[in-house]
Amino acid sequence: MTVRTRYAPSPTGVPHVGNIRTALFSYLLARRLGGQFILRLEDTDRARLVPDSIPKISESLQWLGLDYDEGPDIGGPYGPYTQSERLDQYQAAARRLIEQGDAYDCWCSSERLDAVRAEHQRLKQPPQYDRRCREDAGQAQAKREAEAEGRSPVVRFKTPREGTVTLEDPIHGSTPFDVATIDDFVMLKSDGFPTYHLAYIVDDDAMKITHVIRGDEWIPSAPRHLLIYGALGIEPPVLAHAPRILGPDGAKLSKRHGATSVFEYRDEGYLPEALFNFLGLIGWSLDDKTEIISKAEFIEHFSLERIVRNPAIFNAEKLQWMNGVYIREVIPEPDLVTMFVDRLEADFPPEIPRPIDRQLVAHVVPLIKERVKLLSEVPAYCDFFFTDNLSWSKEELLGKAYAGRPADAKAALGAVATSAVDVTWTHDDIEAALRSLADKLGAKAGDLFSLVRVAVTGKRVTPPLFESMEILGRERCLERLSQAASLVS
RNA sequence: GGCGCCAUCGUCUAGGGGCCUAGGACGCCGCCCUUUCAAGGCGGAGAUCGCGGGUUCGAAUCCCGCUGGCGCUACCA
Repeated sequence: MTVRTRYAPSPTGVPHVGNIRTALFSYLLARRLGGQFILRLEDTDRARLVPDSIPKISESLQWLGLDYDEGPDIGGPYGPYTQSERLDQYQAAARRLIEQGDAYDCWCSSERLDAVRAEHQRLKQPPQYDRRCREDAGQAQAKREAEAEGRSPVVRFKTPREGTVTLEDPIHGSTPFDVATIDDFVMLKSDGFPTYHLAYIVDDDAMKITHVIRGDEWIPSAPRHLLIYGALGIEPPVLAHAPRILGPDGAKLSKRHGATSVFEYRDEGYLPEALFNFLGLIGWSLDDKTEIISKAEFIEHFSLERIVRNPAIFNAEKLQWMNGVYIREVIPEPDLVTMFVDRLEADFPPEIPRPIDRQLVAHVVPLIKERVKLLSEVPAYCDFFFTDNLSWSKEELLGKAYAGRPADAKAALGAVATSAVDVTWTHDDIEAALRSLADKLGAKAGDLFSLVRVAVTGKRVTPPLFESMEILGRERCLERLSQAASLVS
């Protein structure tokens, strides 16, 4: 039997990093075992539906590199892959369960349900449905009331009053549950839509899903699911409950903790490869030391059994470090050039002419790749290559070394320009020339370099000076030197 | 209230009875390198393995209890 896993989010927004990690695990498992990974939309809650989140979900998956084999947008042999288009199947399953005596119509109003729940709570009893409609008499009465008010029924599962069901989970082992603590939960809502419990089971069965990986908040619901599988005569898939990802304060990861959606990470300049690596190592590890691991290696080694049980706090600093590793060590330079070009095109102010010179970027990449951790830092690091419109201030130019000595600074700048005229324009020769010039001027090399750095780049923090000057070219450097000189006087 | 899950450095984790005076990584601190910023190299601090009982010659590892954190207890997923 071929392994099939799925990611089945409800379209309520852009996927969350915490949530999408279960997709990543599902993807890895499918690829590891040579099966299929599919996307399905669980849009059965019309109240929470956010329509434009649907393309965002597929875009998030694609961006992260979680390519799926079947899905709402690409189809597949078991479609449709959107639950709102499969209503007849859930209704048929519910009908069948009613006919079998495993479910029943419940006509109770939500007002009554609330009252029952409140009463149970007041008496410190478990807040369960009181099963009024489970009995013919109660049901008949409730039905009369409901019809008078024009209400439709829900379908509830007729949970056995006693017994045990046992969840066998590859991550958690086996957990027995006493069925008596489970109430008669709703499977089909009065609007004809199923609840999660019914819908996912019917779909997974129809779509031949073999392994379900979901958050461990589902463990308490698992016995209900086991009961439905049993009543429907379905062999349950492997149910694996992965720990969740928490914010720094131990609370569920949310907006308060900073970036949470996949798009936010993309926009801040994280690389999908790095985020993939990072997420894959939360709750799963290869061994005691592997930190940088490719998708191919993940696929080669992934297993459910090595997923840990405890929840993890999202360590944003480590992700940033890892992103830096990808930029400076993992991504091949030509690919990096493309990423930088795209970033610059998008982020540079409109004054800087487009298109961005790819050749120039290719020269710049080696200089800055080891000093940026995020793509978003790239423009500020190299804008002076792409515009001659520098905006230094006199104070910045003089810096600490030349503060109060503008005349000396001007003289130094002039001398640099003079010696630059006939030096061979390579970074080594430029450096040699400036060092001996510093000597001649009786200045500390570092002080002179700083002055030149600001004059040529407009900033105090830059890529290596001489390499930058080489790339900039003699003419542009001379021009900037003279502009700077006239500014300090 | 009921039911359940979880528990190793601040964080992510390795570990599955002796290899553990607990290893790696991020972060932090110091030194080195150095034209700024990074990167890199070296070193350091940091966990009585939540607590208490067992079992065992021996426990971070197995068992029980407790505590703590979290989750579920919806016509949400």
